[in-house]
Amino acid sequence: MNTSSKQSPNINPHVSVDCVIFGFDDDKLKVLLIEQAHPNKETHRLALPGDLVFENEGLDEAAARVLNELTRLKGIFLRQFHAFGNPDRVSNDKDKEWLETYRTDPNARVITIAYFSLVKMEEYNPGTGSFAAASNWVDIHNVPELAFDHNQILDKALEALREEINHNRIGLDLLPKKFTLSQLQRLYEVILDRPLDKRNFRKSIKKMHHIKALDERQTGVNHKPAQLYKFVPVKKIALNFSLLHLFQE
Amino acid sequence: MNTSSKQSPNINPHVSVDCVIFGFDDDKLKVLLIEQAHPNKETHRLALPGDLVFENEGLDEAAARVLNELTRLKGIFLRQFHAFGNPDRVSNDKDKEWLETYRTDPNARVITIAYFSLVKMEEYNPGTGSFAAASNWVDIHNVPELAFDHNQILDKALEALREEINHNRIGLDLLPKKFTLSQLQRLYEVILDRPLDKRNFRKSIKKMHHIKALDERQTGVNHKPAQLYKFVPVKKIALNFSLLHLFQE
DNA sequence: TAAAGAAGTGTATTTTATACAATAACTAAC
DNA sequence: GTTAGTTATTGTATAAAATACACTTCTTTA
Repeated sequence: MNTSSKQSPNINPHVSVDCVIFGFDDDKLKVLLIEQAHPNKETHRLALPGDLVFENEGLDEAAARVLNELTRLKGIFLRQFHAFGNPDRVSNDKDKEWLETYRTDPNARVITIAYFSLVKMEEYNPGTGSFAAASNWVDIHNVPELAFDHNQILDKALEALREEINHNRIGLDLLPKKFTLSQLQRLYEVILDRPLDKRNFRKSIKKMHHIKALDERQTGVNHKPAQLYKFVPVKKIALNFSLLHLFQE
Repeated sequence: MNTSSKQSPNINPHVSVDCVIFGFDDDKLKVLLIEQAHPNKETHRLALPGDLVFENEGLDEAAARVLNELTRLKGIFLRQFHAFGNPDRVSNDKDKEWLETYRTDPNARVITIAYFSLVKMEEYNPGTGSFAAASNWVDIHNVPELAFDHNQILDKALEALREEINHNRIGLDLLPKKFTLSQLQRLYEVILDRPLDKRNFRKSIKKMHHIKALDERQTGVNHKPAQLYKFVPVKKIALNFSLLHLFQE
């Protein structure tokens, strides 16, 4: 195995990043998948956005760059959750075909560092932008067989996401700046994949210092307008470093 | 430690594993550090046991192998907790000197996958065995400046360890097969670094199905002999895969 | 047999989680 | 303008979990 054969010298052929971007659309939890460039139609599959890292960039940095290159998404806080390095994680025939077509060093053993995030779907609609790769939001309950070991990575990401929300380390950027408690509740329900009691939910929200009622109400709805709420940051933290933690206990 | 002096061709120069082995000795929480092979005395430092992975081995596998090679420790369940890939994680002058002396590819950018475990110190006393590298148990409160970014890795490992114990995913192999509740409590106190109430602790132990009282008591102590307890596995899980999970909820 | 030393035990209080249903406010249709 | 439809909003009772707290028991050794 000649390690770094032909690739442009600043790419590390052994380390990649993969991004599991969950999208919330008021109703469903989806995941952002890209269509693999395809040697031929039959082997064409969906995959998580991911790619090799550059030699001179950090992992977090690489994840942000790759995500942006593949989907044009920007400014998303990505959280590393696991490294996948099984030597045969890429040994499926279809995977090999793809590697031989698109990688200068198709036999390099690649380990991948996986990241996840949760974003508001409407704001990042892959259908509207000029995306580098065709990308789609796919319902979490309806994910097909993905390339490489990406199904496994997705499963682990879901676990990590639920752990996050159970620690109330989530909430930013997923709702409009002014949101109703029903919207917030739906967010929790969709992620946890189970119904929550409305009264109990509201009780626990009141304990969170970072969610405050505004003096405004909803408009334009054909029912009783709900009160609007907003998030208030509790600590000043470098925003580019840890957005999710902003609203931590 | 001249283990990694001249690299063999099947080594991946870009990916390493590091192991944070916590040791419990009934009284203190320590971490296992090895003495770096030293180009000269002055730059000699302590480091976590770690090394580059082979091309054909999995990450978990590599961690177990490297740990064994450096410390002769075997059969320890290692849990991956984070990947560290900052491009300058290895840019300190002393680190560079070491790399130039002991690595065939000293300028390779290396990312490391970090693992941790918690073991019973007496059983793994690095002073007694024929260890490949000089290794020492160092009190967690008294760790000096380590090589590379190992202090940072250690900090993160401690976080991960405490999270584990808060989920009761710990307990195996840290105490004698037959242990007293006081011993178990000390284990928790040492890890959490705070005192626990004896009665409340025992109450919560009684709720755990995997800890059972034996018909035996302590002998050879000059005070009231304590009742002995044992762990009972709740699920049958492949032992070599996930020991820590054996006693999970 | 007294002293030392750790083992062992229970209750009251607070906090947190859960279960559960009626009324209020608004719009649209008639 | 009355009614039907739709979602918002609110409290209480119960159960479960976490916390605070102090004395007695058993064994060894002097």
